[in-house]
Amino acid sequence: MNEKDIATIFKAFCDENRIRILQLLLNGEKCACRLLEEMNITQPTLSHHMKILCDSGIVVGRKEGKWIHYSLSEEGIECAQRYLALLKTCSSANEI
Amino acid sequence: MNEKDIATIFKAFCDENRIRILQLLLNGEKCACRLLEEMNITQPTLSHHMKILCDSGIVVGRKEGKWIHYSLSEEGIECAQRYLALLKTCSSANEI
DNA sequence: ATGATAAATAGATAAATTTCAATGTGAGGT
DNA sequence: ACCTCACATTGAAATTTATCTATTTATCAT
Repeated sequence: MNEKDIATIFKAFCDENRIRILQLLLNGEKCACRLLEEMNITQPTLSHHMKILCDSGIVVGRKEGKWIHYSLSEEGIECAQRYLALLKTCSSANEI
Repeated sequence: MNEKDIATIFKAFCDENRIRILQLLLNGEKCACRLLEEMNITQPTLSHHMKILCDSGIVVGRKEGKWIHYSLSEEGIECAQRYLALLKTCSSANEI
């Protein structure tokens, strides 16, 4: 994984509105229209953020008829966790 | 911790150049001038990125005479890890 | 005191991101 | 076929971020 890929993953977490969206997904799958109700943004803006969240791998969408149900991706989160774990082992190794 | 604080932490990881800097710090403490040698950016640009990295808590600087020695902060990384751990427990709980 | 070096700050510009209004697409329902 | 609803895409404006040059601050050595 190169620098760009890592940055893409973590773009999920570096915007207030996206953190808010993740917060809303903590309680489980939600469709875009439900998310929209609880956020103070327009539908295209939500769509933009959902794209970034899905591109990062942290969120996945499941299409069902007209709706798309979004949820947190365990796999995507684990990928981010692996990077932090690498950083941490090195940081602690260096402190000795 | 509110949405803004979380976003501030993860800003450390959402830029290619900053990931590059973190990569360079994997091998231990380095002063800014050493980092500058290994990156293709100007000194003020590096200074800008170091500020963001320190504000996020992921990196700490230790002043010694004219130099500032930067290193990964175990505490800062753990803070980011705690957030990902929260996301993960929820994502796995929802998959059942 | 002077000069040199490390890093921060100021100010300007370029590039990327966020946001919205308008429009397009696709899936159901009548 | 037509309409409606859920969402994506387009294109433009506003905001933020990244980057540079020039300058300032701070520290050390002579």
